[in-house]
Amino acid sequence: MSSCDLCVVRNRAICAALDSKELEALNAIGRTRNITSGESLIWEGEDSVLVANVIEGVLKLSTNTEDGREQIVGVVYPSDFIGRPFGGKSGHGVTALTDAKVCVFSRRDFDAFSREHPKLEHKLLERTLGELDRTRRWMLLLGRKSASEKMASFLIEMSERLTGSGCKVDADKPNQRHLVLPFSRQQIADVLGLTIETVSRQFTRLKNEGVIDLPSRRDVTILDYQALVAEAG
Amino acid sequence: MSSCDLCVVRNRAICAALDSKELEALNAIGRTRNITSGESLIWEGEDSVLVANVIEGVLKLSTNTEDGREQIVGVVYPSDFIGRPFGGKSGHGVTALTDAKVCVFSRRDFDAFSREHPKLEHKLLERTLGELDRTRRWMLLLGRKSASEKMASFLIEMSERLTGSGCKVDADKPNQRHLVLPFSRQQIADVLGLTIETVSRQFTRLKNEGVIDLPSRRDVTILDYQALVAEAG
DNA sequence: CGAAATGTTGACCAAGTTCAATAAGCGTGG
DNA sequence: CCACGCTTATTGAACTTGGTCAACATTTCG
Repeated sequence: MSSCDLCVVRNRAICAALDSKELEALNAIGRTRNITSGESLIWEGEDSVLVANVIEGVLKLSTNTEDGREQIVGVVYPSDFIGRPFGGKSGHGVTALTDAKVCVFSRRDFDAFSREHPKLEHKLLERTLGELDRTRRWMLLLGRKSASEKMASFLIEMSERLTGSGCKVDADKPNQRHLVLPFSRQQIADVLGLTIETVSRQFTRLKNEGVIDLPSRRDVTILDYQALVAEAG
Repeated sequence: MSSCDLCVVRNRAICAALDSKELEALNAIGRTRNITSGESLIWEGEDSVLVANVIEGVLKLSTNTEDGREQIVGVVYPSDFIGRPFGGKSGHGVTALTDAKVCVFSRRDFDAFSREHPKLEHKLLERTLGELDRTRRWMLLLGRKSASEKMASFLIEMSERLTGSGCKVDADKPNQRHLVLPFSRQQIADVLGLTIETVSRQFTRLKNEGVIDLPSRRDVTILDYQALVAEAG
């Protein structure tokens, strides 16, 4: 029995395409690794040397301009795939936003394995197509939305993606939900293409308007989900 | 002999993964279609009913906010793949920017075919991964770059992507090149997340600074490529 | 040739950034 | 446990970039 059988993302990650024998072979070339919050797994511009599956935690994908401005270009959650298979350089760094656990593979090993397992490649293709869709949707936000629309869209996206891990919905109050953000204010700004000050001002505005509550820095209670949807543009 | 043997993108599109027998089978489920400039092939939000390869021409992928703001989220050139295989809705419209020729497949037929041809799926995966990289790089531009940086980045990207079709480099003058844009000013604005006026002002500024020349609306002569690189951020 | 579409330019305005001061959390060590 | 210092977040005021609105120019096409 391979350790994959115990893996919590076994049925959601791309590994779900494999039977237990194949999984054992995959297990042989991978290993789990713990990453502490703030630690990087991959650096922007380096040759793609490893790929991984996220088992636990949240990580950001980010690029920087030469003069240090940052843009977060993706956020990955448990069962998501990380890295750039099939050559090339990594276009973005990968850094843990929370303590995380990942299942890493050398890129060369993974490439070889996946070429021999079309079902795995198929899963990876579906995942990549989905990620491309999501990324393109985010471009509309970056290119065309105002700060308030960005903020509302962000909170909606968070409440959707964190369902299960960082987001609770109370059955009595369907228009209300609570989330624990894996982001600092600066990181939210880097996701939305804004400054930290603008993010802060938007938070206080939404709070004053009674749309959200802010019990602590990382906690957001959405009091009026519909209002956010209306504001997201 | 299938008509694919005569196809100009035969060796660059995902079809390059197939031998002539397989190609014949693919040919049997596809057909070529001409599209005139401005015509749409796919609409945002519709169920994904067809996929295609671009044979000739340039097409845009775009999304809109409810109130009509547009963001171009991708631009495709000959040999590029269009559409969303494996279910789901199309997240963006696909519209020809020039007269174009594409090789279209019903999405269902294509899905079935590609599942039986891992080499094709592999090519599609490589292409999708590349497109995701490119898209993420564009997010840095949308989220963090100034109008002048966006404009310089745009001209550089165009001169790279149009090499062969719309861009000529004179061997004597390596710092200079000429391009024929497939975009109107409005479309450039929609790519860069700017207004048409800002794009226009940036063009005249670059012209006044002697970095480019503008022989006509659609023609740009880059006089100082290095200056653009320096300005792109 | 004239009308319609596309692009340019200018004056003004506003959203969001910048800079600076203040406040609130957070962790470490006494 | 609390005090101190450091980091992170909030708030305010001035400023800047790019957007808006409007007039005008140019190109395109019937």
